[in-house]
Amino acid sequence: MTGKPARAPRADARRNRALVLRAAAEAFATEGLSVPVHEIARRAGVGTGTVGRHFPTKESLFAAVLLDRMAVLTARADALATTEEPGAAFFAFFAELIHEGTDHRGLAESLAGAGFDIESAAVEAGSDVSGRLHALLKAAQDAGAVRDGITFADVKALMSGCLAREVDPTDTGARDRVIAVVCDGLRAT
Amino acid sequence: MTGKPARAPRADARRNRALVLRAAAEAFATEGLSVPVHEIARRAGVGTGTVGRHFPTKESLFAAVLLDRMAVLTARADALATTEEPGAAFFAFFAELIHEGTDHRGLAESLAGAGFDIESAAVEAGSDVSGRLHALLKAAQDAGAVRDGITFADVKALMSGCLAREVDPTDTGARDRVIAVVCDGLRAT
DNA sequence: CTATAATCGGGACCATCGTCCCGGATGGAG
DNA sequence: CTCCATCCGGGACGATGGTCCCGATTATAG
Repeated sequence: MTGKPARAPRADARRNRALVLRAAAEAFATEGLSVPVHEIARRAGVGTGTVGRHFPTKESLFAAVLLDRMAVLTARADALATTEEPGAAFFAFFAELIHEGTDHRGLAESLAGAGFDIESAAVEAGSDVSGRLHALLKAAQDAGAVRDGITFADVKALMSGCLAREVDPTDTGARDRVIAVVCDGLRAT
Repeated sequence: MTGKPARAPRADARRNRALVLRAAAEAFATEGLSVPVHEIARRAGVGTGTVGRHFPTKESLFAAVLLDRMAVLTARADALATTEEPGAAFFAFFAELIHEGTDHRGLAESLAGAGFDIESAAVEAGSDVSGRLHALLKAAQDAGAVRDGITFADVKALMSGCLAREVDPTDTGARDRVIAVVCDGLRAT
């Protein structure tokens, strides 16, 4: 009933798709979401049209870049949920998300709510990083490890603070210092 | 030696300058730094050229909008520095900056490091909000009210978290909750 | 009142960027 | 080897937005 045999793509198409994906991953990571599509095409060594054919919009390209990384993160969240105390699991996953975003400006901007909506990419991927963090937060609060009253929106805001450009990348430990402040603040009084 | 008598500006020029300044203040506050200059001109009821003549660049317009508000804030910081304990003064000024930014998206974006550099506006104004916050931080740390190791950059990052769009504006107390988390985390252990 | 210089309005101009299109090239089935 | 569906390159197009220019207007000195 699909009506589509879905013939296998040509070899050069697959190759170029991979080239674009790698170039985009690196460009989004280092330059952030504002990197022009033309620039990604240039870095990949292909034409602009090639990028647009494989990924109709810039957002779909970003979603594709995040897809595999997101799967790893949700798996990590699930592992922490079963092996750690609720509080420890939440704080560990929170810190891991920050470190992930530190190495990937595009992801950081997306987590911080600037640019694309990370939720839409998550839904496409079937793996919802935000959902896992939300669940871990709830569990940690039920266990009394995180103060009551804190909402998921509060946590996302604090996360964006930890990911802010202000945190000096040359200052080893700066990121961990900020994470420590937020986590200590989140603990129940 | 100036060679310029600097004749007083015409009445309509002064009037239009004030109109632009008021429209810009409101537009930057509600829409953020991304509001188009054309839109500010429209709201002020003047032509685009009129805006550009009084304020050659968008950034200079923003600096002018902030000028008076910044003076109020630095004065407030100086008052707190003399009437309060070092720790209390720092935390109070920190919270006031957040609340100020809550009512002014443009200021929030600027404090968060997105868009224009607030320092340049400060230098022009001769009143350095960042400098006061830095000084209060130092004093609070010397008094043992804020944990050691925290840098000014760390504080700016945490501030941007409190100002994040994620904080639900319809949730009364959400902002204060986030501020409380950060301030508790900053206190010496 | 008149002359003149300051000011006004808003459209022109330029740069940026996402998306789309089309003439040419090519992979791969037969 | 041949042929054509698929894919490629990169320029065109449209939208957005900051800055600048020029003909028309108006405040104000004398």
